[in-house]
Amino acid sequence: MASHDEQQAQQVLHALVSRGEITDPHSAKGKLLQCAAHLFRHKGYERTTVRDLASSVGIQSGSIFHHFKSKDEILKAVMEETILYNTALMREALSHAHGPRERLLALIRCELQSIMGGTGEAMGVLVYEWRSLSDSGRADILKLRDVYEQMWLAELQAARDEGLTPSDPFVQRRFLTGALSWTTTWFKAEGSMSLDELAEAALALVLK
Amino acid sequence: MASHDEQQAQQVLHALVSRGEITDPHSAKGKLLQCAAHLFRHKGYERTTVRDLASSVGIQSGSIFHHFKSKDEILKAVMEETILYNTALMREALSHAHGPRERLLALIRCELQSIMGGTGEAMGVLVYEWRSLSDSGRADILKLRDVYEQMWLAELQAARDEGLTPSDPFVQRRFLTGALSWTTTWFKAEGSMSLDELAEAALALVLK
DNA sequence: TTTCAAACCAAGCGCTTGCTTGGTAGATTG
DNA sequence: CAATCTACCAAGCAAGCGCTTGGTTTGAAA
Repeated sequence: MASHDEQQAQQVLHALVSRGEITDPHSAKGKLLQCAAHLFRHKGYERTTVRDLASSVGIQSGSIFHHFKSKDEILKAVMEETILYNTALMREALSHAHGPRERLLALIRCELQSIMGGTGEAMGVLVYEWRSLSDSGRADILKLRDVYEQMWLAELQAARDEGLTPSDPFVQRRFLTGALSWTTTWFKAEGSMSLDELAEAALALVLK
Repeated sequence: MASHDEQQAQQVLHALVSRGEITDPHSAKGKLLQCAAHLFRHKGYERTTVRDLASSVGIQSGSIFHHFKSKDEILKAVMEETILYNTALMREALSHAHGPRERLLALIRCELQSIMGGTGEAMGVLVYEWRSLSDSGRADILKLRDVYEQMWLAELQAARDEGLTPSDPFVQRRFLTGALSWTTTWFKAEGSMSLDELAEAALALVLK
């Protein structure tokens, strides 16, 4: 039943895990991170206690600190692994897309799938729990985000060079960031609109 | 130095205050609400303690509970007054705008001014602190939000009826909600782009 | 069979949290 | 001038918080 997209996502994930860049989601630590993403997204970082997190993975609250030094480190790990994973997914998607329109659409679909799919909760954490991250954590995540954003800007600039869009790529990207991340609050894949249709509608925002 | 927009905002504010619908910002309670909006926006509701709030208005922490029954009631009040104020501002703006394009632009400028201007912090609270509100509070605010959103949908539908935009008004509004609210994280009025230019760029997202 | 590290538990410490209490200074009113 | 009311203070309580500690289980390697 796995779609082509899901297969590639699995491959990208496996490659990152074996390279040691992100935690294996099947490990104890990996499950902890998944639960953390879920709780942080739905209750917020501050409202989620280490006791909540511990009981949702079925261990004692103190045992968490065998895997992480602090609660803040958990938040940082969720964000870091999410951005690394999604950057890799985008790179993979771009390698099969040609022409500015297709490449932009590929990025949009990629980001929407991240937001809506398996890592959607973690993506939400990345966007909405920014303030809760410590200063040092913020600096590290920012570097990773710059890489991610640069990929977007390059494609938007390419689209502009071909006259597909009139506006400033920076402004376009920022409008898109807001519009796409907000979809998590209202879009349901089971509804009348498919994710591909949503991606096309989003593409129409920036192309004339 | 007050612009025409600011004058009308003052008039709308005064009308609401004298009708008792929102708290006078010059009163002790009003200042408390303003400080709360500021702190909630920048530190988040959970991270803001009643002691933080009290010291930022120069009173003891316990004294807050003379004005509000609970911390949650403060959050609710910030949201309620903000949405009431901005609904009134939009109604006022629409009363001077004619034709679908101008009316849509008026709404966009209105929302951007709310986000960027004096009540910007409170608007941010309304968007990003939703989860922290109690269930009963959420239900009350939702009713007020429906009124606000209905105004948007009516104008987007009117634009569609005239063939100005191809897509579903619901989807358009949701894209706009995300794109506009996100501007608070990156747009600076002192930068190279004016707020009016930003509004035009946002309008271009939904009009073809 | 022994060794040893990783994973976890049970208990609780020190601190902060939202909120309560009982009381007071100062303006307003009959 | 007494009575009332609004706005506040000083002190602290009970609960919940992140995190620590010392010890136990477990499973694979030697």
